[in-house]
Amino acid sequence: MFKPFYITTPIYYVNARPHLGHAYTTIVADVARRFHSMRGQETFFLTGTDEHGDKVVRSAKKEGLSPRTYVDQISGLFRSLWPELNIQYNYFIRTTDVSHISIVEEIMQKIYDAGDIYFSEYEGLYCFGCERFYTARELVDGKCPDHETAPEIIKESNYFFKMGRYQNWLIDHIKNNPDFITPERYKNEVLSFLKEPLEDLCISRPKTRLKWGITLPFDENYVTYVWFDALLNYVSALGYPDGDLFKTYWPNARHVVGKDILKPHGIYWPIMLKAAGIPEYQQLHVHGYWNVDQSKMSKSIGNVVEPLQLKNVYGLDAFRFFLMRDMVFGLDSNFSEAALVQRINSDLANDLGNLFSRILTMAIKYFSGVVPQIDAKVEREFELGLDSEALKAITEFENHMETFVFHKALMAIWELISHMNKYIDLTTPWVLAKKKSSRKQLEVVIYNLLEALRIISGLIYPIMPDTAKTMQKHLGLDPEKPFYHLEILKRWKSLAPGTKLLKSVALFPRIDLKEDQTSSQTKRESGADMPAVKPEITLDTFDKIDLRAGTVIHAEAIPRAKKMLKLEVDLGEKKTIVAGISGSYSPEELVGRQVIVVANLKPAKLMGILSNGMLLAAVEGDDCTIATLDKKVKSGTPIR
RNA sequence: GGCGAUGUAGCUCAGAUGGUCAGAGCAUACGGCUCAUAUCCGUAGUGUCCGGGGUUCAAUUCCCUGCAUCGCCA
Repeated sequence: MFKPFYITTPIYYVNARPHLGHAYTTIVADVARRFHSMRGQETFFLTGTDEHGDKVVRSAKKEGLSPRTYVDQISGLFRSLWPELNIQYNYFIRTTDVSHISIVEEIMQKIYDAGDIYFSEYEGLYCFGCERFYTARELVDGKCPDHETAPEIIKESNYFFKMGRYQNWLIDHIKNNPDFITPERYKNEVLSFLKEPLEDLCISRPKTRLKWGITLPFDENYVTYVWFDALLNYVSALGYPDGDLFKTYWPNARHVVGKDILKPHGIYWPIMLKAAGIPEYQQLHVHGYWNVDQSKMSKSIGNVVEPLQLKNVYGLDAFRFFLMRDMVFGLDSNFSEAALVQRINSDLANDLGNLFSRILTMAIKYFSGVVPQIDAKVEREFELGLDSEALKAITEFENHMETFVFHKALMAIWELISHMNKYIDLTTPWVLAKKKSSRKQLEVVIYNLLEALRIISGLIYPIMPDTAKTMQKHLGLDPEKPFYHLEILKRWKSLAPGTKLLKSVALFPRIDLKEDQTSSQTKRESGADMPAVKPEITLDTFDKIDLRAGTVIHAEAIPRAKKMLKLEVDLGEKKTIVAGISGSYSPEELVGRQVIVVANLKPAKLMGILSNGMLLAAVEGDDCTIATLDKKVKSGTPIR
């Protein structure tokens, strides 16, 4: 029996919207959680948002909102994203939760009473964007390297946490528990950092400078510094110290984090736990970055792949599969649409999808869609080791999933898929089907293949839960049952003869790129984000387009149309134009503005309204910016 | 500036205490099958294993050095 399993993501800082990096971390946690439920383990999955600090106050102010309203909004974005990615968390914590705050106070008081927190004066160069002090040498031209603004000199008294006291203890702990921080490269990184003496950690901010935080229990003039408040979420969410959840799950706690927050999780957090007299977490799993178009994914760089967008285009399960299959956990990876499409076509459509389809079709054709009964003697002759291949795949899968080596876990499944394709080739069921005398052999072959499909559907469950269920359904099984339990998967010949199968479906349609492919190819080669320039045209061709200056005289949203606005535009004569820009503009802000209109575009009915033209706009993904004129001209003026 | 990692087929990456260690997947070419989502199976390649120097009977693998990329620290 395995212990109950507790997995966490970091609580995400709410000064930015969710991006691919957040999605990856959270999907990893979801996959791990689902894997452990395959072993019949009880699981608890925690995620949430980190909502205090200066940056939040600033972001809120920029949007003209109170911090409270602002954090509610962004936190809501995260919370509503996860179900869309089929992520099943048990609890969503917010550092502004009352229950969290009271536990932070309790633990801080405990550490303070133990004498590990002291009061001291500090002067330094402070960057408000980074919420941290800088040493003079760290600055570039006297400016913060991230924000390119000059830091301010701030002198203040603060509370400090004596980390150095626990340094040697931590080194020993890491050495005695080789799996405490994985993969190994990150353990080494932490150890090498610990070779230098640890500085004490500043854990407070005076309220004169920052009010948006948790008040220190031992000094009401101060609030906690972001990390101290944030890290404690992992125990406060379980109802430390007496909650049943805490007792059940904390002994097997695993944290998933990106390498950017290795230090807080690999150093501050274990020391905080030690100082508070709380047992250590079990394991820290550190992953790398997804690089998108060469530059990194980052909260502050704004170069962000909308995870939602790609999962909508190519399907959620394919998206989850790609993230888990293409990244070696711990290392950086490159994210590109072309790589995603290649994975989908070769691994999902050609291998898995096609295999599923060919087996089901044969079963339906040869056995009227009923799982055949098999003859034991013929079975031995025609099994060809498929059962042991399946068992091998399960074993390897289990080992790799346990250690977060997801890409190898998936490779083990795909090796079985490849064996099944070879098995079909060797046994040639379509030949067996032609003769009555080989009926028994055919039964064995098809039965074995269906059985192997059952196993595959269970193994892909943590990564592609929806596809797993679809496969179960078509195999005549109940997708709501825990079909993915490893114990059931290991039981070869579980599929009962007589089970009614469903007609096959294309699990993953092939994606044909054609011209699209070339444009995205050029995109990558030129290094820029832009689509390739279209083929050359002559001036004559251009002259056929009648562009006019127009003035928007009325604008309204179209009910039930997500992006569409209905505009009345004055082009000398009044025209109705439907434009897909409501994601970027409200109707009110458009009225009175001058726009550039394609005046001779063939009218088209959009959302039931006849549109007599098109606005010019720069389009960046979902966002667009309308083209306007430098100064006001008469409505209807031609443009060339 | 210090420490560390990485540099292997067109692409993404495996690899060995120095001697079948030059590999896999994808992409490419050719052959086969027809149950299948033009899918599957088989065959075939190409590589100064980043450059230079050294140790050795033998180095892609060890040492030194240079270059490039990346990370951590100051």
